Amino acid sequence: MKRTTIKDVAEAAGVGVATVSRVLSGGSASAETRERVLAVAAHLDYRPSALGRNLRQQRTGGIGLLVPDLTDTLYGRLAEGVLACARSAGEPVVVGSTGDDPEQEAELIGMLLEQSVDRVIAVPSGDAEAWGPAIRAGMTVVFVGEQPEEEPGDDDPLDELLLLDGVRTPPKPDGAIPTVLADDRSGVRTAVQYLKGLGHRRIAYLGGPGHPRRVAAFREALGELADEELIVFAGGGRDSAYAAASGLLQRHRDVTALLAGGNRLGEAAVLASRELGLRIPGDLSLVMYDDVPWAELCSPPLTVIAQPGQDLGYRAAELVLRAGARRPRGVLLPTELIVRGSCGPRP
Amino acid sequence: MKRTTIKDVAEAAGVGVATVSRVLSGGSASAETRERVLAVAAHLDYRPSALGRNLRQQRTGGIGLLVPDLTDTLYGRLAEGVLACARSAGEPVVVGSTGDDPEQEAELIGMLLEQSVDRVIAVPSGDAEAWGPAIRAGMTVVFVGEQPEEEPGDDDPLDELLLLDGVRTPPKPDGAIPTVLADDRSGVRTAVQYLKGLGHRRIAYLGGPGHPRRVAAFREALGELADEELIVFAGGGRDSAYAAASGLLQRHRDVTALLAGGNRLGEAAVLASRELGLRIPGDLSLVMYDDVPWAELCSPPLTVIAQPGQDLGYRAAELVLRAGARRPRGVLLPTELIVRGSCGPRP
DNA sequence: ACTCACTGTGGATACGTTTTCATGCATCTC
DNA sequence: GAGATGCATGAAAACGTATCCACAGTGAGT
Repeated sequence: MKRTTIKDVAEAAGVGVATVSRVLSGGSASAETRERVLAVAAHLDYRPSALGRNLRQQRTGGIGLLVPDLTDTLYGRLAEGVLACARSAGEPVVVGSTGDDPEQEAELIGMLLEQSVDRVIAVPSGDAEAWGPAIRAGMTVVFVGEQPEEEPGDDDPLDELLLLDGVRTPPKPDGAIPTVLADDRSGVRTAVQYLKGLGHRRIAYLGGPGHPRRVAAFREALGELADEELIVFAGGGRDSAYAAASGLLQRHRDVTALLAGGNRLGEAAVLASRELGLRIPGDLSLVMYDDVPWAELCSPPLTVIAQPGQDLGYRAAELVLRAGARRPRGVLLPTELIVRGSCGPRP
Repeated sequence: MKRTTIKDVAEAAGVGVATVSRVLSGGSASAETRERVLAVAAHLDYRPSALGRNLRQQRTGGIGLLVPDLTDTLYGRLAEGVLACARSAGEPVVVGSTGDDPEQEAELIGMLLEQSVDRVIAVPSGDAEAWGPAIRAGMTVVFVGEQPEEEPGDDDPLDELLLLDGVRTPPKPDGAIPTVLADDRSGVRTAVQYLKGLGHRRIAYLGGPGHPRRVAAFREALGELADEELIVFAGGGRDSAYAAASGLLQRHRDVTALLAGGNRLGEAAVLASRELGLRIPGDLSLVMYDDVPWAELCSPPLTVIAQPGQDLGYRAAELVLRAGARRPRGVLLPTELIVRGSCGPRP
């Protein structure tokens, strides 16, 4: 089963291969030749081999996508966004799931490198160092939803981001990787203020791996009400999340409101509070990060901080596809507090 | 930024390129040469270019994955399964989202063809005909979770599937495409019998696009209780599902039990019944296809038919990677009825 | 000692494409 | 009419790899 090559088309059309290539790539050719070549190509059902082309032009053209876990609705949405943009550009997308494990992430980066995939969108799991090989190899990298940990001492890079209204920051310094983020700071602040307004004073934060910006925003928004004891972190797994939630609620019975920094954490919080006999929102007010479909089905329906998952992916894809051009250092997308029924006044 | 090629390694090691290729591909070479070549390769941080290799061997090696929608938890799990298996085989995975649209599916198939991706796992959306070009081009295709519609008159292909216990079916006829399925028939039958046992007589089915086997099983399991009026279908969208659910429940107030053939449909059913003031399970018993995380968080927790999403993907990947070998015509994975709180006795 | 088999090795080739370069032909300009 | 200009075209090179084939060297068997 030999595939039809450009040579076959050239032969059948009685022209040289160069002409065929030109016709198909939109180069110049006489109307007559163009027509004949196209007809023959269609008749032979010819498809140019991406392999040959890529080898010739030294780039795969595809784009790589690395997310922690496709099972998570947020990353599913993000992936859909990337795929949508990639499809409109006709680019294939190679997807890898890192499981939030820096080691797997590094392995996948190596795989993409090997495939000569030169454009990558990633929700980074490891530290910035892991991406050294990638950028050194000339990859165009865009981070989304998360930033790799840097050495401390950096000022908050958020301040320099391109805001939605299109304000351009100064040309990005060498090595800075464009990042598409949801406006965590604003989201968390809004939620915390909402809870404060309901009279809550003992507000806890339940976080997972990553998302340092959410935690920072939480501390900041809480101000003097902040209590490090009420900020706990779980690992990546579902069990770990449940254990953390349950432990937190048992240790600190005076907690009247909880902000869950992810839908996995929110799920754990709901289960744990049920298990402990805490009524939502009677005994405990709950705000969850990520507006997942079940938030509305939950009982009571959950008040959430929604991030535009699909947009995050789409914008990241746009960014990574705008290869040579001067690209903004980042994009910040708005979050939204969607009030449902999981928060009430302080009991 | 030139990448280091096999030629560089050969030069630096003082050997021919052929030798380097052999060493790296596990061919024969003297211990001394092998060691030197490996050392040099490591020192130069050499990575063989997949482009060159693929072009040479006329295959990309990667595997393609086509699902209707990554946002759906089931397909997210399925994708994770595929990725897990692919990673252990060191194969990249190109993912496409068809949106349940045969046209997009065909387009994506074309893209994979162009990329010389010669192994594809797909949840088919269109009819079998759409896959003609793919198999004609020599692609190894495995379907998962769904079968493309065939001309009527075929007997149920399920009967010939390889069951979990390893019974091998007769060698597959030419053109038959291996398929990995969840045992819908058994799942639906169990659920229907469970509902019957609770006294329900007017049992409705709410389906989406595809999954004809579930519907058939539903009719079969219901026997003389079956009523075509109570079998309704929605389109792919969320709105369509809600409209179908709401319409069904309004038109037929005597329905006391509902089987939702997918988690999107289940979601719609919950919302619609709430809207109509129907209490679950007081007025309406609900069984939903797919055990999604929120099924347990719903109020009441939903009784579901669970399919092993991740396994489906993993098995499909195994199948598609076992290229040359004689492959079974299909794999059937068990489903499980998980009883929670959304079903009660007939009111 | 001669052949034979075998092993390690490197040169050359092919994979399918894009792109550069040179060639031929027609048209335009002075 | 001669030179210049432009355009369509095809031959050939290059991308990085795997593999075929030939060649040299070695050891064993006769």
